[in-house]
Amino acid sequence: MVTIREIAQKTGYSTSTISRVLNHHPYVSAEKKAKILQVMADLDYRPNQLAQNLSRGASHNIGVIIPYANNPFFEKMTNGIMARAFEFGYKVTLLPTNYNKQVELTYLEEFSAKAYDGLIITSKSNPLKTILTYEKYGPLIFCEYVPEPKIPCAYLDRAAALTQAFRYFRDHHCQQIGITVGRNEQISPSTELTLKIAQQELPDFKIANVRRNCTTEQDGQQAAQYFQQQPQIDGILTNGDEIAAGIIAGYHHQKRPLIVSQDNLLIGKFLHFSSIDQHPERCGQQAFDLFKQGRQDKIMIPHEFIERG
Amino acid sequence: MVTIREIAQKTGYSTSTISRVLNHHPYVSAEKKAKILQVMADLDYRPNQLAQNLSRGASHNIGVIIPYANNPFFEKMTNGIMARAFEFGYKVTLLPTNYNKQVELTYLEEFSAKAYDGLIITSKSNPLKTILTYEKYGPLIFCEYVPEPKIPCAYLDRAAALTQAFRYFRDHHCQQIGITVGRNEQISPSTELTLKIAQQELPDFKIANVRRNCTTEQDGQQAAQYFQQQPQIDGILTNGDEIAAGIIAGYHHQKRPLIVSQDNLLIGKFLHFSSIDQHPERCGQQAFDLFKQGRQDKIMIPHEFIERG
DNA sequence: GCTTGCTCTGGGATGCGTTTCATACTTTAT
DNA sequence: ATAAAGTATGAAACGCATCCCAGAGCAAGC
Repeated sequence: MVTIREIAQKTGYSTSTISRVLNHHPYVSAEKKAKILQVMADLDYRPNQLAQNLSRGASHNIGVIIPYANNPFFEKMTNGIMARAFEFGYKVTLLPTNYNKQVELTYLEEFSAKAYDGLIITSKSNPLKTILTYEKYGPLIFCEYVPEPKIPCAYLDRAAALTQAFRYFRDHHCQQIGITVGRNEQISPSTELTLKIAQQELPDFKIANVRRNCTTEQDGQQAAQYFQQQPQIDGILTNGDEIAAGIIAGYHHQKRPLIVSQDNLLIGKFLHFSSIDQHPERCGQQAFDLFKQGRQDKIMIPHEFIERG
Repeated sequence: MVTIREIAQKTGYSTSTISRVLNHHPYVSAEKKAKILQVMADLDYRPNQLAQNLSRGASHNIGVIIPYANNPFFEKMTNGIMARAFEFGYKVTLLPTNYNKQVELTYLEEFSAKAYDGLIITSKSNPLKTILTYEKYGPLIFCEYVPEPKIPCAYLDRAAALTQAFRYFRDHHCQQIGITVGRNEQISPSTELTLKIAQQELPDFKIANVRRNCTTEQDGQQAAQYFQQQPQIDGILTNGDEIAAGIIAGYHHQKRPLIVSQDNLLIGKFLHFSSIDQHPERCGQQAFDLFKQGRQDKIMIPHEFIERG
């Protein structure tokens, strides 16, 4: 590997001067600059990024904690982050946790070891308090609302979105509403919020109408089986378009309930169900901007209700 | 930041010994090891990864060149890579090119500057020859077939898949076949192959039946408009499920042609069109394994034909 | 008793840019 | 003419962990 010292030797100048050329510092005579660039080209020199990273104490690399890599919602979110990161020359490392606390801690440890210049957390597995102990190592940005002041976050107005969904059912005179939610283990903040709003908005909310642990189309089909046992269910809020599709498949040719989903993928258009688009890609973009600009704001991303069917 | 030197100072041992503990080298007395670990814990020490990277000359980070981040095919592929990378403690950096040669060169330059321990190229923008000049800087692994010996690649048997698709049309007595393909600018190897196989397999292949530059559902709809002007077209091969969906939407309530698509997403199941699943996620996994094991093999991933409708 | 071979430890070089500080030469301002 | 400000350059320290090499202590083998 050609090093800066070799360039110094061949040109007869010091490493400082070479470094100055490399970093476009002023105060290098045009003549020397030209010669140095020439020698660099001749020797096919490229600065070792690992050395630069150490020297600068930064790597231009940000980590993005996500639960699953193959989930449309988080894919959209990471696409938003990546689009912005690309513009500013940052590298993005995706860090999937599968909602495993230990795995998430590993990533946080890497962060504290300077592996990432910043960490965007799209969905957390450990308690907020635990995660915030890592704030001293660098900027943490959340993609969900965190009450702590001074902690930047770009968040979806889930409460408003859910409220609108439930009112939509009410306005369409639905009797009872089935609800599917994701991971079961520890009740997630997202699930918690869903149930809270449901209780507020639905006159006779029944916990029995909540189907947990739904993440795939299969789960949706099974949920449909379950919901069909209670024929008074004529409205279903799902936690994703794939689940919604599964439900429709599960209802087969029965008259199916009114469905509101939450991803707004293409399939919703074809299967004619309504969907809440929370614009996760915008959320990701904003999160990156918060990082880049070092702001500590809290930014709300408005949702969009796509009515269909 | 606590450094290894501080630990050395506090414990009274040398940095060598601290480093040995850090790296689980043998030949450290149990007593010293215990004390060192104790002091490390007390001072909340964590080894600086940037320093480790420089020192080791590697970063446990691999780059993955993809054309688009938001494309189901490449998302599956990167998911395969990430799944394996995760197992082995590698970080994955996604490098989207949008098929921009210059952007791809930037990534290759970063690679030559040691930013990545290896580079997986899922789809290339520059000529193979250009890319291979970077092979001297570290392992390059391709996710498409490259004829060069000693260059590892995990590739999809696209020729076989396409052949099967065209024979499927023939077996169903299709008169004429419409074809949609992706990027137009430079004819891509993928498009080239599609046309080549079409010529081989279709008795009266017409170049006019090829619709270029299709990447979105919208494009599919427009393609449908176009194909409808030639009513003898009763079979369509699309380059993705979203395009297939668009075509179905575009044909509206007309009797639609037989459709074979190439992603096997959920939507194909609901819109009842056939799809070739090329298992890009397996391809990604294999590509990572090739990198990890330093093998130079060429691995073919068999496709699967999902017949529907 | 002496060689051979482990086990254990530290000094110091190494990886490779970046940056501070000191120095010296020019200009410009007064 | 002289202080002040700007331009140009190099020596050397710095960032932080890794690792080669030398050397010491100690046990087994002949």
